[in-house]
Amino acid sequence: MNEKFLKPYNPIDTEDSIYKLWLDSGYFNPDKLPERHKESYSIVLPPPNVTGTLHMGHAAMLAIEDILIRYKRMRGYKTLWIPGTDHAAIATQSKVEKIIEKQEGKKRHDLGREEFLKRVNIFAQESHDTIVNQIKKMGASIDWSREAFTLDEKRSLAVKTAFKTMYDMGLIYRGHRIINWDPKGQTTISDDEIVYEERKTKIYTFKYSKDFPISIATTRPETKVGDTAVAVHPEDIRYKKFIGKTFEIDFAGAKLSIQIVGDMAVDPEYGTGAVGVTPAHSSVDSEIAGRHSLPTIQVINEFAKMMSNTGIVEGLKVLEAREKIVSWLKENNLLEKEEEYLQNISTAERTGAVIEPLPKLQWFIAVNKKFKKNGKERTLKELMLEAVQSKEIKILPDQFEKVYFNWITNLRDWCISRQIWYGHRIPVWYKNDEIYVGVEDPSGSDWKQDEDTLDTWFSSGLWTFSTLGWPEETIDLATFHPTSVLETGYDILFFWVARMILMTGCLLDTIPFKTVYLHGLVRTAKGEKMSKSKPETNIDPLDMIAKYGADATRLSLIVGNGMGNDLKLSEDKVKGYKHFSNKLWNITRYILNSTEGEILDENTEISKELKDLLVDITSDMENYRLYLAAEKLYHYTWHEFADKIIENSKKVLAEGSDEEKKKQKQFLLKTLTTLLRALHPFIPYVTEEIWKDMPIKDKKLLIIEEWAIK
RNA sequence: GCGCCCUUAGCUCAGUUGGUAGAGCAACCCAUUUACACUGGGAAGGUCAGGAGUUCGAGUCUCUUAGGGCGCACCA
Repeated sequence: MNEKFLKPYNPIDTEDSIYKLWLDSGYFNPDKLPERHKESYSIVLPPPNVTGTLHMGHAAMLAIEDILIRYKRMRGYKTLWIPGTDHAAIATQSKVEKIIEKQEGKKRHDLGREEFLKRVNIFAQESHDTIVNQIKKMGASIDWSREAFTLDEKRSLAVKTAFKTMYDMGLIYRGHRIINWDPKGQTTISDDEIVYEERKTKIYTFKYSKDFPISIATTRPETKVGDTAVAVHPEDIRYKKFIGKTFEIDFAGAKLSIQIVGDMAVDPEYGTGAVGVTPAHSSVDSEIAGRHSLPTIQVINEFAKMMSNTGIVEGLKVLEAREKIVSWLKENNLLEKEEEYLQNISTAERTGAVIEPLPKLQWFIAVNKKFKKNGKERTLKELMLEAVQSKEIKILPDQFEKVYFNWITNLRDWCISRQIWYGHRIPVWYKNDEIYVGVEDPSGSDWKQDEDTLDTWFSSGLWTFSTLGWPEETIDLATFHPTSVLETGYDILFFWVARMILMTGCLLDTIPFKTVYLHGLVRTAKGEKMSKSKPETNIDPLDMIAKYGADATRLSLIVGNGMGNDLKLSEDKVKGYKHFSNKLWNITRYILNSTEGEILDENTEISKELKDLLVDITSDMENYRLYLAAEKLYHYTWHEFADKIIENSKKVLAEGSDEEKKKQKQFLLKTLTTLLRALHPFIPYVTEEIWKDMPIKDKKLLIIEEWAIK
């Protein structure tokens, strides 16, 4: 017996050398798998953001995907798992901005676009290297030869091609809209990048002037200097007589021309039954304005300050302006009521700034516009609905299908332009009144490229096929697309999963993946969100791997975690699963010690109980019940195989006839090797290490051996 | 406001098509120079949140009440 079994199992000594063994074998690459691997099975890794390091959530994702891939590889599939990273435009840029500001006291404009991007690229590269190392440490059997980055050359070509194609289809357009402006990040953001915070504010009921006939209410008095109408319900008997009239008003030094309009969007039961319409600073009001051809007057600028047309509040920040308008209303006896009000305020996910709705010229993807492809006419929204309704794409756990439909129904045009520097520059050039949209730069001089970059989710939306070589018609694309499974966190169902379905349907006329498997969040033992700002609650994957091994870390993230559920993780749980690796190690020590000289006869039968178990867990694997399969194998290995079968074997091996002894030895070897095959996807390192010493003829690496049953 | 999920042993959670409740951890008793103290054996622990219904039979299906979590929308 190999002397290594005399000591307890030490993952640190083992894992790096085993990973190297796998890398050298080439088996992570489907092209290098042996002949028997035919049918393709593919997963693209949700690319981690190059904003720093991986957390436990990433570790869970890697564990789940690696289990799926290893399982399918052993079952004879031609498995491809593609690694990559995401440039994460706003997230990365704001992170680097913070660092530069802290270290040098400079802003990005002090450095200039070129120099700033150089700095971001350096940061992104370092971050990338860290992430790649972490992915390897987890034991991920992922094909490094196909690694991709959302901002590399091939992906840039895909992005430009996608933009150009969708522009030509009429699905990408440039327009003036009320967008979500982040005054801190100095950029637009999409509806999904908003987080709502409940805050106590006040709601003020007032009249514009003494002569004005209708009272209105608002939580934002400062925007009222930009009002151009008051909307009432068309059938409201109180106000009906005023509809169509226009009032000229001096409001806090601003000259307002307020038209009374009748609009069905107004609820006569709510508040005063009348709405002051501010077309420039509210998307709802903008829609009302559109229906009545009302003028739009912008009164707040990109820095959340009042503009020059705002009378007494000119130049003030919005909150200061609010106070000043309120005192003006009081002084002029126009304020009728002031009440406490609980409101959901929109803030930017990345910077935390309060969103300022502003009218701006931006690029959008039209989700409600019909387009024709292959004789079918439909909208992108319909395309997204149909892909899931038709069961072409299955979302697991299935309650998320409802959540998905709910989101699609409320979907508005997607704003894809961002006023930041880090990302894919919009492939549009302007010259006088001419516009050029193209994959190649325009020829001729004086063309000026659009300053903006694309929303990071635009490039992520192409991920399943841009990683496979699109727009070129590659063999990979033909072989591995649509991908088999998309495994990701439920928190990015809308951001990413939905956008991939949109992009793939629109550009390739197919689906990006057949199954979506959504995992939950990894939380602290108390159920809080893990946060780097609270190191005492934050468990780091690399720490866990260093202390207990990657196998233990993987198991702790799988067992007890039902599909789509959040997982409460404590260090003790990881520690507990280290004991399991060691148990397996000791089982092996005992068996090798007592079967010295034997070579496994592959025809030896395993027990009926184990056969039944294997059938059962194979069904679990096929149905993504990894947590059950892992737990059942754990239980069988420890409490059946070790506690009962091995204990009982001791008597036979001591007192039985030669024939009984031989039979018992073969049985032990067969059971152990079978369990190693079944356990390998879950705990690849320790099983591969033990496999080296199994007395088997024509032995291959365990990673490409057959799964425990056929 | 609309929608989704959760409530099962002290704790964390399983329980796949309905067939009289399971695991891990903790606690308790016992054993042990044992392949393994990263051990083994044993015992204890639950009117499955409350109520009603469907059924021969409900943790599981339906309705309902309460508590908790989450998503989306509104936000005059």
